[in-house]
Amino acid sequence: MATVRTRYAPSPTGHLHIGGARTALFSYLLAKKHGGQFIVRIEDTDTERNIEGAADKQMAMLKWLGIEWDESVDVGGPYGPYRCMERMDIYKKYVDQLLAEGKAYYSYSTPEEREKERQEQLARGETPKYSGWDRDLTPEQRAKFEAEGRVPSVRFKVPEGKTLVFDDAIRGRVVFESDDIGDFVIMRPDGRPTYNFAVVVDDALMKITHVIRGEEHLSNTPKQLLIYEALGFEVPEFAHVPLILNAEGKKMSKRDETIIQFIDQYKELGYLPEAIVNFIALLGWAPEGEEEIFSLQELTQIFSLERVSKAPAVFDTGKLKWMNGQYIKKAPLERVAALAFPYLEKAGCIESPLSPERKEWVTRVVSLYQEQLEEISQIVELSDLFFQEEMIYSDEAKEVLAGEQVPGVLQAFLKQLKEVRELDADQVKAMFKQVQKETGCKGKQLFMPIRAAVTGVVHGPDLRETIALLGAETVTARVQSLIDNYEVLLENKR
RNA sequence: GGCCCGUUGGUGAAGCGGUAAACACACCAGCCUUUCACGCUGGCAUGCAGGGGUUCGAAUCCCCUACGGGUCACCA
Repeated sequence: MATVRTRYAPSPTGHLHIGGARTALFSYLLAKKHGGQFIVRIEDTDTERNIEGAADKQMAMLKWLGIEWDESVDVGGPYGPYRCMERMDIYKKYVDQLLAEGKAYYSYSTPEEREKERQEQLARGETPKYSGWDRDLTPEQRAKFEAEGRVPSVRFKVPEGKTLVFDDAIRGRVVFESDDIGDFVIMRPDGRPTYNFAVVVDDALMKITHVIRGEEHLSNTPKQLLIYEALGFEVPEFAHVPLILNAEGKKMSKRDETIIQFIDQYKELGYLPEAIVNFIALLGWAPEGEEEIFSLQELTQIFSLERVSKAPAVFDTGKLKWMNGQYIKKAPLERVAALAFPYLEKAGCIESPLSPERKEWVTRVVSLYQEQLEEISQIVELSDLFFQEEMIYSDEAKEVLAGEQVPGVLQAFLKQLKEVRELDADQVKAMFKQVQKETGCKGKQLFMPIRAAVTGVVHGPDLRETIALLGAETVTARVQSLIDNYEVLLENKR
């Protein structure tokens, strides 16, 4: 087989979408698996919808995910330019060729005329399809239209009675009839090509061997097949990947509010790129064994189109979260902490340039929660007992604090606190022992009141670590304050 | 509506003519733990959309029906 060359061809009309990212990933994986090249080409022919900077942002997100390209607008390559709007002369050349060969024609219909035709067909119960009434205009007729000021587009002459067949790498043999396809526009009046034309010319010229794209393009394929043939280009292999559905089983629409679907948003929530890559690889594709945690590197080894499903994939956010948690657990603490800082900062928990000591302290706080984080942003809520100024006691905590033995325990603990200056986990342990000895309380009777008094809640990470990190001053203040306000706080609990 | 595509437990998802129909998420229970979380162990569901075929044998092949989806643009 010739070198495998694949491409991802986004239009710069928005953010990088989950579906787009997956298509890009599959394309990347296939190319890399076979030692080939992955190309990113920008389909910017819809100039009305293009958004300034969107292409750059999408590419930045791809890079963030670890999907790197061999050829594109930024790094160049032997088959550039890689932005459609910079390839105008190329399209023109091929359109002219088709025109000269009688395989395409200037079409003078107006939008109003087309709409009227469409309505009439619909009224007759027919499938709307361009009639091709202006296929064979005489030079006089054309001159007349030109004189009226009509600027023609160029349409492709779809041959009659032709069966179009191709073997999709995922869906197998797919058959269409040319009679179901009307003459379609390949070049707009202003010279910009349409997608179905540009994509063929570009893929052929860029020597793309495998076209991987979403299933919504399946029915575009026969049109493209026609163009490949008319231009004498070699037809690449096609692979139409299944759609991605939301939890309701509907296609993810860009306006769908029920699901987060742009890569940027996941990045902002504190998802790790490895987790996203791993997860979207599993959208429509399944590995052979039972393992399902894979690095990008591993994926390039084991990915194959044969194992891509035909059925639509449902985007299961719960599983994504779980997977992200898996990666957070495995990540080095420093990395998790570095990712957590911005969230804590935004929440007002920490100041901006962190002093080295403070940074170390916050890192230790993060370490207490690393194993249970599924989204880095959760750190704010989880760790708030470390940053809270005023204590708020949960109902459960109040109940614990209402216990008979509590005042004694707290007094004993406070006494211990006054004797130390620096706290570490071992020391806290020793203090607990001492309190136990003095009060005779142990186990939950001992630990729960202290936890409740110090953190305000009855659940949380290791108590010794928590107290050590909180520091003697804060812990003392909290316990003292609780003792001072004990009756008020618990009046409705007794 | 025409043309295409799909349909496996609560969810995701293996399976490609002969399995007790994987596995994962979720959930439940036990263990671990001063609590929570993590982790481990076990359980769970009683699922191959329905109906016809083909076959000794069908989730796997064929047909029909139902349901879901995609597409029919001077958008990609």
